[in-house]
Amino acid sequence: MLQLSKKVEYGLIALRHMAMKPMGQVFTAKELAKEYDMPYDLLAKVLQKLARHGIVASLQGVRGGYALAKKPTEVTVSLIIRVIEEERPMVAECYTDGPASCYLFGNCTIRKPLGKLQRNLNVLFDTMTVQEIV
Amino acid sequence: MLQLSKKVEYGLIALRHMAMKPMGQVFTAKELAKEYDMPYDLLAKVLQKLARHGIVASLQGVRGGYALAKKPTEVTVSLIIRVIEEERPMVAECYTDGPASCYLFGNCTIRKPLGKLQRNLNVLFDTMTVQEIV
DNA sequence: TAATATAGGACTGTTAAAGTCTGATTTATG
DNA sequence: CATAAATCAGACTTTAACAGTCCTATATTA
Repeated sequence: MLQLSKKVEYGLIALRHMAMKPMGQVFTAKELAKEYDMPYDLLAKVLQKLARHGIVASLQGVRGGYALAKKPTEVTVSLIIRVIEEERPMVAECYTDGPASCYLFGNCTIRKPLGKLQRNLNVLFDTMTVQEIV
Repeated sequence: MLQLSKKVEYGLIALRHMAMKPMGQVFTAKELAKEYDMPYDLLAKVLQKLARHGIVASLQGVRGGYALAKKPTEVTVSLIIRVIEEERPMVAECYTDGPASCYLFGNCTIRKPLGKLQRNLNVLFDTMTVQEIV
C-alpha cells in the first residue's frame, strides 16, 4: 500500500548511480541493470522515458548510453514519478481529473479533507531531489 | 500510484460520517453503504476490522450496528490504514521487514535515502486524525 | 558491414485489490 | 418463541494494474 512502483524504484536507482559519478559520464542500460540486478528491458523503458523528458541524455549507437542531462538538485522525485508513471502521486482518484471525476459524485465527503493530505504529500515529493538520495 | 485503497477510503468515509453525528449514535453497515454508494459486503468487512481493533463498537442483533468507540481526535489515519490493510503505508518493501528483506540485498542504494521520504510520510499519517477530516 | 547500443510497440504473466457469495451467530421484538 | 435484521467470518471470483518479456527497427562507431 502506498508503495512506489518498481519502475520508479529502478529509475531512482539509476539516476542515483549516475549522480554519484562525474557529471556527463555515460552509462548503458545493460551495465546499470547488471550492477543492481534489475530487469534490463524494464529499466531500458524507464531510461527511455527519462530521456524523452530531458532528464537524461541518450546517445545511440555502439558507444552509446545515458548521461544525466540535469543537475541532481534540479530533478525532484515528484518529476520522476510524473515522467515514469505518466501521472501524479495521488491519495485518491478524486484528484486526477476535474471535479466531476469523483465516483461518489455529490456524496464524496473525503475529497476536501484528503486534499490536505494530498498537499502535504506533494510538498514531500516536490522537495526531495536526486541530490538528496545520493 | 500511491493511492489509498478503496477499503481505506470506505473506512474513512464511514468514520467521518459517524464523527459528524452525536457521539454514541449507532449506524448499520447497510445504511452507510447506501448513503455513500459503497459495496455493502466490502464496507461490512472494513467495519468488522475496525470493530475488532476497538475503533468502533459493534452491536449485534436486530437493532445493532456500529458506533464510534474512540474520540475522533484519537484515531489517526495511520492507525486506520494499519488496521484495515494490516500493514503500514510504505514507500518500498525494504521497510516491511528486517534488513535482509530487500530484494536488492547488498546493492540496494535507495533504502537509506528513501527512509527520509518514509519518515516524512509517517509523520503525515500519524498526525492526521478523523477529527480533521470532518 | 558487423557489433552494440537506444527506441518502441506488442504481448504475456503475475499479483494484489476489489467485489461477491454463502452460511453462522446474535438479539430485539411481535 | 419464531422471525427478522443485524454482525461475523471465510471462501471464492473477478478485475485491473503492475511487472516482465519479446521482437524488430534504427542509429552509430569502429
